[in-house]
Amino acid sequence: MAKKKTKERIIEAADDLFYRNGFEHTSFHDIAAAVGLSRGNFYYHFKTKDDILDAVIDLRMARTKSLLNQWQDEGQTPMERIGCFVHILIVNMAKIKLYGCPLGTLSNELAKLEHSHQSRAKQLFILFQDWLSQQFRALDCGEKSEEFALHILGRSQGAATLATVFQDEALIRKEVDMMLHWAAQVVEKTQKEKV
Amino acid sequence: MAKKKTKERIIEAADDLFYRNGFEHTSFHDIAAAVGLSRGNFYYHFKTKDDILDAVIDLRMARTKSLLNQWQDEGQTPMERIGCFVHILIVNMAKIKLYGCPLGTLSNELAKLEHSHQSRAKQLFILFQDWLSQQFRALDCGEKSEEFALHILGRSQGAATLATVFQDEALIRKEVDMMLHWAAQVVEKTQKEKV
DNA sequence: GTCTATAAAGTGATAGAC
DNA sequence: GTCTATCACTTTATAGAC
Repeated sequence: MAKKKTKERIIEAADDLFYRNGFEHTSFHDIAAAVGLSRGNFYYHFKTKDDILDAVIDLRMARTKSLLNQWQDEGQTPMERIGCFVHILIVNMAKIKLYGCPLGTLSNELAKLEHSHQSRAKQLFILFQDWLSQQFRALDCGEKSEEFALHILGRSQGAATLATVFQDEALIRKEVDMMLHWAAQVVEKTQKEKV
Repeated sequence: MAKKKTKERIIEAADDLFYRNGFEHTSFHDIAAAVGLSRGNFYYHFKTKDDILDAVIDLRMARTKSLLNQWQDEGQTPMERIGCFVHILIVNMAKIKLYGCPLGTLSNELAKLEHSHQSRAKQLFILFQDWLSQQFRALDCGEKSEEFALHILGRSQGAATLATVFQDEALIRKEVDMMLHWAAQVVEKTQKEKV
């Protein structure tokens, strides 16, 4: 594998710092220090802080797409794939307890800053929503698939906030179970109504 | 009514700005300008930014307690009172779409700042949790009351984040209906099990 | 209680040497 | 591509006059 380009290393460091410390709280100095660069050199790669945010969102979009493709192969059934999504709460529990959901906390921060990139952050949500819709559609949920997908997204966001506030792993596991139970129940009910 | 003290006006302005623009993004200058004071005078009332945050959380605690007492009188039955809580999503919809939930977004921001006041922000959640627990307990939910309360809290947080990201009022109304439906269902089920 | 002035540090951003 | 030096600005915070 070739050595990683400086630009790539900057983006990955910024992604990590934006998540852990927040976008505004992260300074050029912080990112430069994390990569081991001077601030001056930094400006060779990115002209403004918003440019870095742009690149970080691009990175997150690409990683999300790759993750969704992975789940698409991993899960044998659509319901198992929905399970893959819900289980990120458990897989990433340690980080979520400390820093919340990367999508939700970024969107909330950008909203308060009235930042122009809010719509780009929303696109990350839509990637998940479309993929979840696709799973529900495969389970014969038809036109209700989109709203089911949004509901699961919302429940995950709520569980992530609870995790950060209450630091209670058992609570999150319970929320995960309830989400999966809800999905199974609602799919079954929708399928019955069709017959 | 007596003229409001300067200190009180500062706290209320800070509360509003912390909510709308975030804690870190709000400077002493912003608060001073909102109240119509000089920055110098500001330091007569508060020595550090954390002192202001402390006072703002005190204010939110007091306002929350007063709101819960109001709901306690307003709702005829415990289930109606739970309805009062869930309906803040609709009552405060316009603000939530722009700035999210005041509790959740503050907790998420303080987490990323590794701020010492995280535990104080959690206390705000616990006020709601205890009050909701009390309602479920009055509905004979016994030892399950606490987890029911936490679940409703989590769902509200998730719905608030969805509101900010998707700006879709119909979606939030649907989430509110689903929450109330869930509460009614779970209370009925718990009561049946008792018999 | 309120103000101005100012310190001390940090911010995003630029220019230019190597 | 990487560096140092520097600019203009903002931040929290203090001192002292009125």
